Amino acid sequence: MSNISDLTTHMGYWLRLASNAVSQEFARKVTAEGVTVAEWACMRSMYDEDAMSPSALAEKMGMTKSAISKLADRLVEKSLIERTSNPDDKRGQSLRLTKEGRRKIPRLAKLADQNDAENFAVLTAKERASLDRILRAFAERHGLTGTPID
Amino acid sequence: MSNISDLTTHMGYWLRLASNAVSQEFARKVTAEGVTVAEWACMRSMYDEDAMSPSALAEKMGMTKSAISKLADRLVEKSLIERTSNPDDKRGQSLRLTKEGRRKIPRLAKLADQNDAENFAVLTAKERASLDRILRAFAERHGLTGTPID
DNA sequence: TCGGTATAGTTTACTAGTCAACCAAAAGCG
DNA sequence: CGCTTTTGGTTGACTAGTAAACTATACCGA
Repeated sequence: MSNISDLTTHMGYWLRLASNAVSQEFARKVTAEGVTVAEWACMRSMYDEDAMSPSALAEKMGMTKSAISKLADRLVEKSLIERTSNPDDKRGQSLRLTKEGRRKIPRLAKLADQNDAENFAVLTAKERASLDRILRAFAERHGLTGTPID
Repeated sequence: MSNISDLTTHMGYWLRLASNAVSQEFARKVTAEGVTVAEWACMRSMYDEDAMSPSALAEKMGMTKSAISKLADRLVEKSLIERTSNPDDKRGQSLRLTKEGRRKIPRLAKLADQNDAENFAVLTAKERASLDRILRAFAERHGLTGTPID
């Protein structure tokens, strides 16, 4: 036995392994609906608002404004959101879901629900409750926020 | 309140949030030592072997051989591993850590240990034990394997 | 009111992976 | 033996993010 600890002795390893499995499966599901995970997260972030500025979105999603700029391009290209320039501040712009984008959301949300349910079905109800509690505590005590994409 | 569930109601969300926090912090640490997380994982995977073929490595790390090809390029460039072509099968090659690569490992392993300890210090011993148990159960019941990088 | 600073968003260069097409060598087989 | 298939690895096109440089507009203070 070497004095160098194995990768698998780290909790971070198992956390990442599980997280990747869930995310990859979700990516597969939404791909079938023609959007990426980041695109879904973006759409979902906008759902409760009428319109949002790119920078507000960047803040909310924990991405750089550069990433949002490109993400918005793709969503506009797919006619899921629209970009309008702000009349009273010519620098700014407003992003809002199109009718089609808004229409797509319930279906995607259902996939998200399904994905969670399916993936965590291997755990007992007790384990799930415990995991949920611990992960939330972890996030809270670390002051974590934002939407994790990558 | 909308009928569309919030992202944060999903366990997958919290899992990803936590996983990203741990990984990003680790990335920061190893960057200071001049390697990326993938490079570290690769080196660690080779540590217990004398030599490995790229395809064996790809299998072990759960990456495509294309990715390994490029990853190996970078590590050779940094003189952390060396590539030798196999005399009895001219297609194959052997990858092995260089002396320098091998020398670097204990330091990186210490960073990995530290990172885990630091990040999960916000949890109580009981919570940590519970989390560990649940995550391992999750992985096992899903038949997960490989080294998660991204 | 003009000049510097701050803010909003885009662009460019780079990173690091995938997938698919490819090339070379080895193995299997009629 | 020689032809087809399989295997090992590389390459090229693409994806999706970051960081830093840049552009344009707005704001603020002497």
